[in-house]
Amino acid sequence: MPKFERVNKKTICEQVIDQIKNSISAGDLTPGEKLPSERALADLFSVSRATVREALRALQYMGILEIRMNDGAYLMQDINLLSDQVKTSYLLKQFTLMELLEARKFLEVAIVSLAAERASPEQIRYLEKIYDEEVKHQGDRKKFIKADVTFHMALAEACQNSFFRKMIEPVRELLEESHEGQYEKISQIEITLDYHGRILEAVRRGDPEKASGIMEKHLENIVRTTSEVYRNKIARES
Amino acid sequence: MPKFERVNKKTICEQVIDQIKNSISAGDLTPGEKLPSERALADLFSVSRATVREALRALQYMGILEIRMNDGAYLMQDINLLSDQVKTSYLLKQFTLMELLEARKFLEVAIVSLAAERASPEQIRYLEKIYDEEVKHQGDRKKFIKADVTFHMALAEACQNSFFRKMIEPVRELLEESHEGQYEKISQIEITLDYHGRILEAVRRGDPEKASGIMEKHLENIVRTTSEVYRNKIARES
DNA sequence: TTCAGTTAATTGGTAAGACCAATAGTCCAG
DNA sequence: CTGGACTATTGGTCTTACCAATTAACTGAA
Repeated sequence: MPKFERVNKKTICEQVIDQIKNSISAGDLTPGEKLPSERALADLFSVSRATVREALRALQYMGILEIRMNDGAYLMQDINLLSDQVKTSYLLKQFTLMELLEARKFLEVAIVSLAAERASPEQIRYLEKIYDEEVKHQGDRKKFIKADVTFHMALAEACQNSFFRKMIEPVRELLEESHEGQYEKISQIEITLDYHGRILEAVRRGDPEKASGIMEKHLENIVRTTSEVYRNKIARES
Repeated sequence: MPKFERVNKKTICEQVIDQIKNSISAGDLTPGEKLPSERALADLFSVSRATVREALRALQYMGILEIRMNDGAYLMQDINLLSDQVKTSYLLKQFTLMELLEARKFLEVAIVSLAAERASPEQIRYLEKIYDEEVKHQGDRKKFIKADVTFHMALAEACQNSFFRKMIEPVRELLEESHEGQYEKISQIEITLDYHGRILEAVRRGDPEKASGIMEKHLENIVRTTSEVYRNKIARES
């Protein structure tokens, strides 16, 4: 009995997509590079322009290409396929805000734990620099929030795990708006500053348990104040 | 000075995509439902078929639609936008196998911790059932592996956090092939069985710390044996 | 020479029409 | 009741055409 395989039913469009993807992972296409025009690609692949367009459109919505009108298609500089999809998932109500908050807690705890283990001296210096900026801007809510975000991002960088780095990004962005009122009270800034200082210290000493313990409390504090702000807002409005 | 807004530069195709997405999150389209044909949609939206096709193609590659040739477009039953993108990310070398292994460890630990806190009696009964199957099939490697996967999936279900549930799925699938030789030695099955038994016990008792501690050791054991198998395979081949 | 204004070429976005291949359903002959 | 032929429908693909925006080249006046 000969072994038959399921015949290859790949559409032309899919084959084009695969070829482009392969070019990327093979490094033939470098980030930021401009692809040939649709008409040129159609010639190269010997397919119609419509087919090329479908492939490009697909890659665009996967977050791999950026297509600029009347210009051309560019390979994304920083591909984060996860980011858009997490956001779309949220919009499609695939998970709730509470679940996202919970996920953020675990992710950040994991990240800081790894960061404490393996942050490079350079990365620690960077964290210190961000922390100094937070201190400097504690009077300016807007600037402080920006530094706050940067601090957490720097930790994600320092954990040296791309998966976590790419995962936390959309989670944070989705939660950002719900954290809007977080620093309504100026005292909350001081509290955050205190947490960040202790986290930095634990990372500097290379103490994962300590770092993750503080981070956990930090995030629980955020959840608490955020929900308080919400309750107050609702109370005011009613 | 009148307040002017940035003009809407959305392409027609994007507007079509948005409308379909909104229909989904509004619940007008239910999972598994069949969409009108491309030609019908083109009429409904008053756009060309090419435009509709691009929109559908985009939604397909986002994992929202399943398009069956010569049949129609169906709304995905179980939308896991993350799954495909995580896999594509891996193919594009966005992160390494080691990073994935690490991510899996943290995810599974988080999951089991939550599961221990909040698994319903029904979910615990299901876990027990799976565990029994594992015991029953410990002589049959293939069946055991299947039950093994099911056990971890059941834990993800029991943690009652959709984000984690959707996140762990592609990670596990990507790692599956690298775990292929994991149960080469039959003794490894017994070890896994022991871990699972203790995890189940901790979950049943509602002890998150205990459960996550055992899970951590379990996964470290997996990493160790998997890499041993790899070393042996390489040694044999050379 | 310099620079504003015009022109032509190129690019992505859209439309319309056509044909193919696969599928599902219908209907008829056996 | 079965098997095959016929037909309508669907997605997949191609071709041609035009639009709008952008860019680069060109042109003519100061």
